[in-house]
Amino acid sequence: MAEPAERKPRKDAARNRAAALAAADDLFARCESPESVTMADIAAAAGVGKATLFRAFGDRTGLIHALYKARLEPVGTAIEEGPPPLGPATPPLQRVPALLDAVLRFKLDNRHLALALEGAGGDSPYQADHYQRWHGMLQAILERIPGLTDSDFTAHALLAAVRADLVEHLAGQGGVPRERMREQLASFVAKVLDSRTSSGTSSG
Amino acid sequence: MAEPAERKPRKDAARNRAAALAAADDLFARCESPESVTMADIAAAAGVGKATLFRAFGDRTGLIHALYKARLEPVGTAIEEGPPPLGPATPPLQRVPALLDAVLRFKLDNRHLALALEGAGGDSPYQADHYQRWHGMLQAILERIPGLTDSDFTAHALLAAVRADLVEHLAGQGGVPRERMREQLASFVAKVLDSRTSSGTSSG
DNA sequence: CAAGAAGCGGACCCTCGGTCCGCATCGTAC
DNA sequence: GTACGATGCGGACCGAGGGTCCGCTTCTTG
Repeated sequence: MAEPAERKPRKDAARNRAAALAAADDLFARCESPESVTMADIAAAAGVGKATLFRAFGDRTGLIHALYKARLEPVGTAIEEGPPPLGPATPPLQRVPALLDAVLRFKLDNRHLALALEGAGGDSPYQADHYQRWHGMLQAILERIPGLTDSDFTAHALLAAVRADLVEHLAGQGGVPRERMREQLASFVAKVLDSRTSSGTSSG
Repeated sequence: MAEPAERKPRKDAARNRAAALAAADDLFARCESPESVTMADIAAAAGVGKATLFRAFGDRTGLIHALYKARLEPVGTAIEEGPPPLGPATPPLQRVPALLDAVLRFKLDNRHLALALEGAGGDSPYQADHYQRWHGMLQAILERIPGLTDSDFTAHALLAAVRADLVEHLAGQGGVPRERMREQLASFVAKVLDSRTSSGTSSG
C-alpha cells in the first residue's frame, strides 16, 4: 500500500530504454575514454531524443549505474547464493580470494564500463550501492576469519587493489596479461590472509 | 645549450602566479567538493583574469598539479634523502610502513587538494608524475625485501589503500579518527610484509 | 625615454549535462 | 473501430564551466 508506484511502463518507453542501454553499452565499449561518450551521442546512437534518456535514467550517472547493475547481477548472485568457490558454502579463507578474483575478472571484462562508473562525475565511488554491496559481503566473510581484525578497513583496502583505473592502468599501459594479473592479485590477497594474524598495530 | 628555454619570468607574471596558487589553495581548502571550485572563482579570488591562469598553468589540471607538487616536495625529499624512519638509511621492513604512513598523513592533511587531483578531469591518476614517483620509491624499497615477489603490483596495491577518495570516505562519512586510521593502515601493511613471503602464485 | 616584447583581462566561444513544451503515440473504454 | 485522456517523445533551448582571442597595459632594456 505504501508503494502503489511503479505502473508498468508503456511499450515504446520500454523499447527506448532497452535501445538506450544497448547503445550506451556499445559506445562505452568502443570509445577510449568514457568522458568522450556524451549523452547526445548515446541518444543519437539509440535513435531517441536526449530527453528520453534523462526521463528514463534521471541523469548520466543513473544511466551508467543501470548499465553496470545489469552486468553485475550474475556475479552478485553467484557470490550470494551460488556454488563454491564463490558461494556461501565456501570456507572464508578460500572465498575471499575467489571473490576478489571474480571482481577482478569482472573489471577486466568490463573495463570501459567500470571506468565510466568509478570516474563518474566526481562523486566518490564509495557511495555507490554496488560498492557497498561488495564491501558488505567481503567484510562479512573476513569477519569469520578468526584473529583477523579491522575487517572493515581490510575489505576497503583489498577492494582498492582492483579499482577500475588501476586495472586499466596495468592491463592497458602496463600491458600486464590477464592471467598474470590474477596471479599477482591472488598472491597479494594470500599475503594479507596468510600472515600470522596477530594484529600488529604498533602504537603511534 | 640544447635548452635555452626558460627565460626568467617577468615580475608581475611571477606575482600573479603566486597569487593564483595561494587563492586556489585557499578555495580548495574551504569548499566541500573540488568540483565546486571553478577557474573563474580562482581568478577572481586571486584578482587576476582567467587568461592569466591558463597562461601560467596550461589548464585546470596543470594548476592543481602545481599546487600539489609544492605541498608534496617536503615529503618527497624527506623520503629520498631525509633521516630515518623515512630516509634511505632505514631498513626496508620499517621504511615501507613509514612511507605509507607519511602518504596517509599527507592525504589527511590535504584532503581537498588530493581529492581534486585524483578526481581531476577523468584522466587516470596513475599517469601523474607524483604517483610515478611514489610508486617508484615504494617499489624500489619492496624489491630489497628478500622473498617478496611482484613488487610492482604490491606497490600499486599498497598505494591504493591510501587513495584520496577512500581516505576521504573513511575520515569524512565513516568518521574514522586519524590515529585509528593510521593504526589500521599499519596493521594492513604489516600483514602484507609479515607473511611468510613464499610467493603463493598458484600456477594457472 | 623610446620601443618592443611580454603579459594582462574580460568578452567571447564551445561543449555538454539537463530542461521545456508542443506534438505523437499508446492504452483503454465504448 | 474510434474517440479521448494519459503517457511518452524529441529537439530547441538554457546555464555553467573550461579554454581562447585581441586590443591594451606594463615591464624590460638600451
